[in-house]
Amino acid sequence: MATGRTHRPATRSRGIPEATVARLPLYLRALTALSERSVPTVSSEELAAAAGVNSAKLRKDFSYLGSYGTRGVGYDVEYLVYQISRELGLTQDWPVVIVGIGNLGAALANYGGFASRGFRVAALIDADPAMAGKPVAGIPVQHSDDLEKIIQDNGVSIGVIATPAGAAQPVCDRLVAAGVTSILNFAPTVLSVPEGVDVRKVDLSIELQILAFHEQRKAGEEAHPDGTGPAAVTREESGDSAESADQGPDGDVPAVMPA
Amino acid sequence: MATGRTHRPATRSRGIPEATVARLPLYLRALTALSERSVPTVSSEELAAAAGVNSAKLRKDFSYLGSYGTRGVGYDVEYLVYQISRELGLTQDWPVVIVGIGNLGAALANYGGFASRGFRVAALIDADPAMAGKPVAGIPVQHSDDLEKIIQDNGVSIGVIATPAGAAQPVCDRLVAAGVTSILNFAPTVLSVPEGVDVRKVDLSIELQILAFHEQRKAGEEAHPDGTGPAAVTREESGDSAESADQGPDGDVPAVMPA
DNA sequence: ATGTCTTTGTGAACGCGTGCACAAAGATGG
DNA sequence: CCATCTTTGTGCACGCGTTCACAAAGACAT
Repeated sequence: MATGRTHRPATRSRGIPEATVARLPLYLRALTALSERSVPTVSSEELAAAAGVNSAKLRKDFSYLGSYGTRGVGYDVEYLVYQISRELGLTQDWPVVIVGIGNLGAALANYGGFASRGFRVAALIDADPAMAGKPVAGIPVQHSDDLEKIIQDNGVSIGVIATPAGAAQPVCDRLVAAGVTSILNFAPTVLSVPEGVDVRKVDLSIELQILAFHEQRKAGEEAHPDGTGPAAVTREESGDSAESADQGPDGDVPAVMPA
Repeated sequence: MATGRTHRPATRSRGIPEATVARLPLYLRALTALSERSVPTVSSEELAAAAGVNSAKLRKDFSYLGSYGTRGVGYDVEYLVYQISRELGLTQDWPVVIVGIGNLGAALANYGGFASRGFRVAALIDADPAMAGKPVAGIPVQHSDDLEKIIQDNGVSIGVIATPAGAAQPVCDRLVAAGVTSILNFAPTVLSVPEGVDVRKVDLSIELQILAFHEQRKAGEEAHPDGTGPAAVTREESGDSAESADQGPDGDVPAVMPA
């Protein structure tokens, strides 16, 4: 091992900043909408408004891709759609597997946004033998015993994990061992993966908690400047009917609170 | 990354950086797990590892909340769970409505991570009359005609939008008009909201596209746009050293095995 | 009580992302 | 062909977030 030389979280690729990459899909969606309306060109100002960003930021983002605009006119919509699609790798077909066909997995399988963007659900995988063969979104669920074979037969490099938290890491390990190098994780767990494997996390609960923070702030400052906040009590569980063996991808239970 | 989030220059934030707020739920989850194992105290190093972050970052994050640690020992798990919960506003009950009970909406309704974090699904709302009354996750779906009444009767301030893209903005407008001030948007649309309303966006397709970008990089970027598929790797990363001043000095590509 | 050892809390440096402001580039009209 | 007008592309400055590195604080052993 060298010193700290090449110790990089594999986040930056070539010269395109990660923040820019994260916005490219946003631009692409806005451009696609324009394309469908047969709009030939668009200015950075208009496109930025459609994408919900600053126009200067948009121009700078595009400058990382190259100079695809015409000064005095704007950007050619079709050309830009193509360039961004190519940059994002959407001009090729990406077979994807979804592991864990619970409520969320089924929702993902049915999600139309995948197919329309170059992603193809190659297989649905679940550990429950009762699910095997049952069609979800028109695709028969396969048992996780065949995970490795499915990955290899289909040349899958992107995997989606929608399992309960406890199963996520083992599934992840098997996916990686089978050749998957990009993982979209919906399970509320920190996955550890070897170098070179990308993991993106989507956590519904976390998003809500962030909203709650801001919400509390808003409520607190207009109502009670008093430090305690608005009625900091009542944490009733009411989990009466929710006794279900809900394999909502969450392994946690309510926090215990002292005082 | 909220979309419509106005970047108001601090003032209200009580000093807690947004990036820190976004990590608090992560810490909370790790701490909850420790709490369940009856671990009394934890060091910043251990907790950081469990949460998947840097220990210095974690300590700095906690420093914004106050000095809850003991030097030489670490942090009291229970106490920290309580402090973070309180800071995030999870010590109170947050009624939430989910609008759009399709596959995704149903998945969200069944998601266990909500109830365990102080969130309570107060109502499920759908525009389809055929859905009305039908129970999802034990909760009867209500028609969107009653949206305003539902919001007001339940004192809902957080709404989740899981509708098709076309319906998102109208639904958003109605939610906001009825008093909702925080929105979690799953529809692939840029929502425009008035000042003071927080919007967070979760877009499954965008996440996959970002993964595809990195995946393409890993696989060898010069692939022809005609979609020859991710065949064998063609290493073309050659001219990417620290030559050009404009491009990032990052020329290293993790030695990834091509499957 | 005193010294040692562990771990926190934070000052400071650094790098990334953002937004301003403007010059360059090209279209458009006379 | 020249003047003017529009819009891009970008140099620069600023602020936020991350990380390092270390002094301060407290526990613990003797």
